[in-house]
Amino acid sequence: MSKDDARLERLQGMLRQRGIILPAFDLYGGAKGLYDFGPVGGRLRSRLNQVWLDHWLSLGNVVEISCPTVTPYEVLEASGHVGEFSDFMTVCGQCDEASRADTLLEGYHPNPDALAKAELQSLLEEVNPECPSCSSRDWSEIIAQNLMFSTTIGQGSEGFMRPETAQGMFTSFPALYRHFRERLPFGAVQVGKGYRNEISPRQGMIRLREFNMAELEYFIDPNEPLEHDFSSWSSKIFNLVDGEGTLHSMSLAQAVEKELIRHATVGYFMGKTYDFLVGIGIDSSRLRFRQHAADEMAHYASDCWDAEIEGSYGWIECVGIAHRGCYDLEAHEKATGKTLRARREFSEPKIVEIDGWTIDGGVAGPAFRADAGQVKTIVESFESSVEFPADITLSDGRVVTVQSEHVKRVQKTVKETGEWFIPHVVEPAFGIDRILWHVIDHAFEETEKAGEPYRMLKLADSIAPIDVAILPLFEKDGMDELALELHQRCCQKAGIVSLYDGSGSIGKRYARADEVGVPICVTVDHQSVEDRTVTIRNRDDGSQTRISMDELPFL
RNA sequence: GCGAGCGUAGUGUAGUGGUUAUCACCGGGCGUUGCCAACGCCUGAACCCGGGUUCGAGUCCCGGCGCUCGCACCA
Repeated sequence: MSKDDARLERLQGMLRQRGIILPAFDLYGGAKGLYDFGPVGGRLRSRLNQVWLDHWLSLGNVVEISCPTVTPYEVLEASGHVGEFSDFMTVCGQCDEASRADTLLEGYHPNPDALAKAELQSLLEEVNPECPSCSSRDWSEIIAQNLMFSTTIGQGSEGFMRPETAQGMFTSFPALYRHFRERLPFGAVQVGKGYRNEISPRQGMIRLREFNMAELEYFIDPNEPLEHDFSSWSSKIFNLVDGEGTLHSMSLAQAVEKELIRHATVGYFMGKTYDFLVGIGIDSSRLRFRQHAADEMAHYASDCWDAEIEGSYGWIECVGIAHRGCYDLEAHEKATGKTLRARREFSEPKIVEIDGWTIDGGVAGPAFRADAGQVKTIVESFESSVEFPADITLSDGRVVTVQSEHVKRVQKTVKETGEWFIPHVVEPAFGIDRILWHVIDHAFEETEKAGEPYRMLKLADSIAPIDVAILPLFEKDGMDELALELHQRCCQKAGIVSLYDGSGSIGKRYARADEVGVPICVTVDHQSVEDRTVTIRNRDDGSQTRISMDELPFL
C-alpha cells in the first residue's frame, strides 16, 4: 500500500466516524455508488451549494430555477440522450471480457462511436477483431447499455431520471426569455440530483449513480461577441492543457487572444470557475484546465474545457465548461415544433421586394380540393415571369394544370426589422460531489501533537458545516448553563450553526472540533461566570483570545 | 458485466476448525482536573447476508451484497 493510499484510508475512516460522508444504506449491506452526507456532511454540502449559487447569481443576469428529476422519454430522446448516452458492449466468448464494440473497431472506421447499433453489429462481424485480453475472435451480439435510469411515469408512459439538470433549463427557455424581457445574454442555474446508472461505480465519491450537480446554461447571441472583463485574472497564470495534451501556461486573456480557448465566454467562465474553486479551498497549484480532444467531446458539445483537480485519485474532472452551440434548443424545436428562438433587430431594416404569385383561394380551393395546399406552395415558389396555364407536378407524381383564374399576382414591399435565431449556449457544469471530495482532500491535514497523530479539516469559513463550537470547561459551577445559553443564542442567529460539546476533556473536544473543521471554539470557563467573558480559539493556529461573550463577532 | 484481492464494535485491528472473539483508540455515566486527544472507576459496541461441509464455522466450500484494483465510462 502506498503512502497516499494509507492517507486516503485514514481520511475515509475519519469521514465515516465524524458523520461527514458514509456509505448509504449501510444497514442493509450498502449500495454501490450511493453515499450519505451525514449529520456534518449534510450541512457541508448545502453550504457548498449555496456558495455556488451566490457565485453565479452575482453575475446579475442569471436566475435560479428548479426542474424535476423525473423526465419524460420524449425530452431525452430529443436531446439525444436515449440514442447517444449508451455504450454498445460485446462479450468475448473465450475469456468473458466485456469490451465496447466501438473501441474494438477504432482502426476500421473513422468514427465508430457515431454508428447505429445495427451498423456497429455488422462491422463487428465483418472485421471480427482480436480480443484485447485473450486474442481470440469470438464476440457475442452487441448489447446497448444505456446509462440512464429508466422509470415509469403514471400507468404506462416511459421516462428516465435525468442524467443532467441542463435539459430542464432548455425546456424552460420560453419562460426564461420572457423573464429577461427578451434580451440576451442571460443564464439559468440549477443545483440538484442527476442520475447515471454506471456500469461500475468506483473510486468512492468520484463516480456515483446518484450525484449532485450544479449547472449554468448561459444563452448568447452567436453573432454578437460579448465583452468580458479578464482584468481580475491578468496576473494569474493558468495551467491549460490543449486537445493534444500540450501544457500552456499563460493568462486567460492571452489564451483567448491566441484562440487556444476558442470562445471568450468559455474563457470568462473558466476564470469564474477558478475563482469559485479556489474560494472554497481548492489548492490552485493542483488545479488545471484541459481541453477535450475532438473525439472526446460529448454529443452536444463543440468545444469543452474541463477543470481538473488533483487529489487522492489523481487528476479528476470536476467541472466541464462546454460550448453547446445551438444543439439543444434546436433539438427541442425539431421535436416539438415550438419556437425556441430569440429576436435580433437589424441595425438597418431590410427592404425585401416580393414579386410573384399566390393562389386565388376562392377559385383554386374548390378546383384542387385536397391538393390546394400543395398547389399554393408550388405556385408561390414561381418567378414572376411564369405564364399560366401551367402544368405542375405534385409530390405523388400527378400532374395538374393551373389556370390563370386560379392564381393572383403578388407584388409588395416588406420591411424586415430583424430576425429570429436559435441562441447558443455556454454551459459550466459542476460535479458537486467530486468538488466536495477534493475540498475535503485538500483541507485534510495530518500533523503530530505531542507525538500523537493529529488530524484536521482546514475548511474555508464559507463552507464549514459548523461555525462555532461552544465548550464549557466543566459542566458545573454555572459554566454549563452559561454555555448552553450562548449556544442557544448562536443557534437562533440565522445562518449560524453552533455545536455544544460538554463531553470529555477540553483538549479532546478541541481535537474533535478540528476534525470536522470548526473554525472557532468558544470556551466558557470560571472567569466567564464572573464577568461574561469567554475565550475564542482559532482552529488553524490554536491561538486564544478573551472577549466579552456579548461581543462575539458572528452574533 | 468479467477477472484478482478483501469484508470482525463508531474507527483501526488480532484471531487458519474447538465453545466467554483480542487489543487500542472511540462513545456514554460518575469522579477528578483551571484550556489542547490527561487520569481513575463503571459502562456501551462487531464476526456483511444466506446456504452448505462438520460433533463444532469468524476461520473451509457455494451464492448474494459491499469495498479496492484492472478493462470501460463519466460531472
